[in-house]
Amino acid sequence: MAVTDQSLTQTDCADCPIRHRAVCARCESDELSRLEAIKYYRTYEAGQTVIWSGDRMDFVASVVEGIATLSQTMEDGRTQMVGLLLPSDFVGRPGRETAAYDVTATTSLTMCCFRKKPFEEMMMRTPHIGQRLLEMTLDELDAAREWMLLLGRKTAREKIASLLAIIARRDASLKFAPMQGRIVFDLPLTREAMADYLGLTLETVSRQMSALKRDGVIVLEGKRHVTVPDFDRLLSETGDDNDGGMPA
Amino acid sequence: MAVTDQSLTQTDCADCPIRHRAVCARCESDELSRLEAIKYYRTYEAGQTVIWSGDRMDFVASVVEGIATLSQTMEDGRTQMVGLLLPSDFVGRPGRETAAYDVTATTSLTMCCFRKKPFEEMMMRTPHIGQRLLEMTLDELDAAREWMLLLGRKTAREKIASLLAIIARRDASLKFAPMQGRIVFDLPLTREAMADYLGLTLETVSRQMSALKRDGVIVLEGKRHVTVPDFDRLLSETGDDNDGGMPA
DNA sequence: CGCAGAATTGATACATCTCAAGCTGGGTGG
DNA sequence: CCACCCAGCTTGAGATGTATCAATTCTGCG
Repeated sequence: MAVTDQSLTQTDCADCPIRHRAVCARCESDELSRLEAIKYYRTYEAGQTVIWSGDRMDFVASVVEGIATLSQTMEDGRTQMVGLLLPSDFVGRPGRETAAYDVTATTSLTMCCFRKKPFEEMMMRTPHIGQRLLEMTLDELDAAREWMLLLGRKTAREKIASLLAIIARRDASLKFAPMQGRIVFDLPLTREAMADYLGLTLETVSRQMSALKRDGVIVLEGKRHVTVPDFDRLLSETGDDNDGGMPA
Repeated sequence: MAVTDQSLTQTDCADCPIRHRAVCARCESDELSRLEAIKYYRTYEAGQTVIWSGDRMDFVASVVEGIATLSQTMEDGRTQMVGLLLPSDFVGRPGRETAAYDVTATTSLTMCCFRKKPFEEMMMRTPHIGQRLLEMTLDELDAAREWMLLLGRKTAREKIASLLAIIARRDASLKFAPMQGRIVFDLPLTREAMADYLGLTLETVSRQMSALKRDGVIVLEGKRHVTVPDFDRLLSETGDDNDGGMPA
């Protein structure tokens, strides 16, 4: 919760918490030091807008700490989240002048930024960066397609269960906790942000959270602290294949 | 309509219709000839399944001619299309063993295939391929995010109008026709495929097509041949920003 | 304490789904 | 050459899930 001074100032890449997962993951130490020379940190408070869609964007960045969202808004105000950015995720597109989406910090946020020009030049000379970026982009594309199934075909209850499962998984992977039985985590999103993620209204999100609580699938303490007594039970509510076992 | 012998047999890369847009777009002639050595063509009939999700996939490929779809199916049969593959689009993921989605030919289809192993080896030695693949993947990710807005927030009528606009644009770009005024094209998708694309039922697709027809936004001859008398009118039905003009 | 933002809950409206019946056009076999 | 058939499509009537509008109720915080 507390933002340390560390996270507000330049950190040595060697000590970076996302060193092995971010766009720089495959860099050798000499490549890393060249990156180190052009990087700078920026921080944002919860709720702050990092950039508006259509604005000129002269940097790209990695999320170091905190959570941000990508979203699109229609003229009449309908908005759809199209990306959830967690530590190590990459923001911005090399070769693009303006932001294609609104980027918003949902928690306090630290990003490791590179001005676009120098970064693009480094990409040309450092295949490791482009390779890693390709890998990350393919992963994001897979996630986007999973998300499309959710948006197009799942019921409200399945959508909520799926989102909780996604967050639980991510949280467990940070804590190296096993993904079964009892799981405990904090929701990093407001009901409204959940609604924008899921293509629902905030009222429907609230109702379905209450329903899952009533049915014992989850236990809530306060609005944000979630306990999942039985993760498999939660999975069975997502509508996804959850037997997984039995190879043919 | 008629599939020529040409398209069923090996074609010289220099004569390839997707030469300048596919994953090989940036290759120099020596790189191209190495690709040429490992490529082979495969063709499928309309309706045929190219590969099932979960099946072993030992090749990657470019669509040369025709249209294919990527889709996901839930246990109970609900299906969502997650990709529409047009000529020059790339299928498969380097480094992945099994297919993540069902791939289906919706028209007769010709693909230019590479066995995965040799292709991956070439990617290591040929930065141009990885660079182009990154670019294409980023484009697909943008398209997926546009699609997410459609799935999550648009009405049935807006969804249909958006799909028609997408197909009209693609068609016009192939014919170098201007994107305004009267547009004519053929729908390459059945009502059911449209429904799977849009996260609707086929009945709703049919009703909204009828409504757009009744309102004069489109004219139908038969079920597949579409005339759009006024493209701007169609755009205004998509819910997207359509003034576009006025830079601030 | 009391306010403001966040969340819950209720009543009702409405868009889309579901189930069901019929239509259409092109191919086929008698 | 006609009758039939079938997949693809349209249309209708009613059910249902989610949105909308409107009160409350929480919760953290100045």
